[in-house]
Amino acid sequence: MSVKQLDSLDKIVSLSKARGFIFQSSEIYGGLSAVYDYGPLGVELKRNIRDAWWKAMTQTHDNIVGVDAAIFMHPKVWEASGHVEGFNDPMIDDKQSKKRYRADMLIEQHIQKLRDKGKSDKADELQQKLDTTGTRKGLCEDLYDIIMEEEIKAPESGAFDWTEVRQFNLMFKTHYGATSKDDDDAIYLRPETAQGIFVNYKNVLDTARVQIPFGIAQVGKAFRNEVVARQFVFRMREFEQMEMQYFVQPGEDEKSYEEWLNTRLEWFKSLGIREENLRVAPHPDDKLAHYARAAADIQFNFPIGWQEVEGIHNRTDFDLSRHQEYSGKKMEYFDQKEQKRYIPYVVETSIGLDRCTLMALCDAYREEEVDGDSRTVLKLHPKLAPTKVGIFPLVKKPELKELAFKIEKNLKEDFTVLYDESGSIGKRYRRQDEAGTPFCITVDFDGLEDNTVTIRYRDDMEQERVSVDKLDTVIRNRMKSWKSE
RNA sequence: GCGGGCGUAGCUCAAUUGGUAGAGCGUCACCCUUCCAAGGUGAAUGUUGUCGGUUCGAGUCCGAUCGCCCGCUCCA
Repeated sequence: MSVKQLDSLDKIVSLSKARGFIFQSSEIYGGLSAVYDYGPLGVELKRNIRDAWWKAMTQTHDNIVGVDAAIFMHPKVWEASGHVEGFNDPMIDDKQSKKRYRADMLIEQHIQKLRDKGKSDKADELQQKLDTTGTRKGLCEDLYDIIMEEEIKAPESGAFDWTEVRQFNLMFKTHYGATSKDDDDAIYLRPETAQGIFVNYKNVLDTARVQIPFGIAQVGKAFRNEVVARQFVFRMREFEQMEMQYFVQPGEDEKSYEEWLNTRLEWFKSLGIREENLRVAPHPDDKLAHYARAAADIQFNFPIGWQEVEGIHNRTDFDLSRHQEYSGKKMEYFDQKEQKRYIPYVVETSIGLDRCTLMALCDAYREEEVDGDSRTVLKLHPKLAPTKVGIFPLVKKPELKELAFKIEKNLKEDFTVLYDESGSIGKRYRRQDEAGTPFCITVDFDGLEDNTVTIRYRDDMEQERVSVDKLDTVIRNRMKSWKSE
């Protein structure tokens, strides 16, 4: 049997639409860029992943609790977090090479060049100008003026043919209050869920009887006005994060960071993601986010290449210190054991739920040759499968239907099930293969005599004859012992 | 956002120099069918992405706009 591997996202996009996993948002109006909706199967798959994460983080750790913070937050939160500043890149395009640069970086490079040439007076003067951008006409205009005055050329093409400097604010802004019009009432849609945890850190500490080290977990939507949002649900403007912030004593952060990196990697394997498609990629120091001391990606081998699904960050005491500074509220923790007071360090695990869903689909997708026929199958971990059990009468005869209905009624208490009597039996199996349904039960005439049915397994298409009363046990055992291949 | 490519039924694609929009698959209904998609009959589905222009006549030519794909940048 030959198995074809996935070489582009197209097949996943097609399958997602055809089977009802994922649709483009507002499709009947021509679609909305980089926004997607989950259909009947997609919502189940996504929820199963979310539930697995929540269980792994909170239920199996007695020192991790959950919160569900609002998307709207006080605007000061984003000043404190550094997003107002750091998420605000002034960009300029070289019309010749079509390359885009950060305007302030261009000027800094130019200053460095001047220094290398020994023109430090000129360099200092420029640095002074760069430091005071925004005080003359405006941030973009001031940067543009410097580039024009100094005739800074594009690094790659050597051309001096720039567009204007434009600002790419990655945060969505909206107005708070029905009558508000001006920017005084501007409020942001959160660009990450983490801040909802930090601002509730004291509340949790005061109410949940937790002691350091402890964690706070949260699942929720975040919004980023990405310059380039593409590649299906991989990079969306509205997306869902599953984040956990782990608060530790300073000095314990590096050890905790290593532990969480490992714990999180194991979680992916527990979802049945094949090990060869997973890897850890540490961030080089010069590419760290403004809040991080150390960071690593857990990457998955997507058809579009190795890409980040989860980030583990050592955020130090950056966030809590900043919130202490901006809010004027003490963020210190009094450690009874150590008899000392400190602002905890934070290790963050941050995973994209939509990316994770896409990963599950990509990892599970197979096209197999079976006796000259092709079969498309999603070999999802049974616990992630949108439908667990398909139930069919072999043919549309009343006596077979009767037993099938009875089995459906019994199993639907514990599993998501689907009854189907249309088309040939083979066709019904294949339909469920595409949906990733791991088990199909078929009621035949033999079984009416001794109260047995056949159960057919998605992965190898093997069948077993099972007593009707043992069905739930068999399914449960199979789900537990399932391994990816 | 900028540059390039693309846009016809749910999907894959046809449609002669500009001259009546079609097929296969899928979906649905009925029939047939005792275990791996391709048996029979029938049905639904399109302002050819959208808007405008040229023309007697536009899926086809022109313009704008929207969306998708690839690259530049950033991240979950």
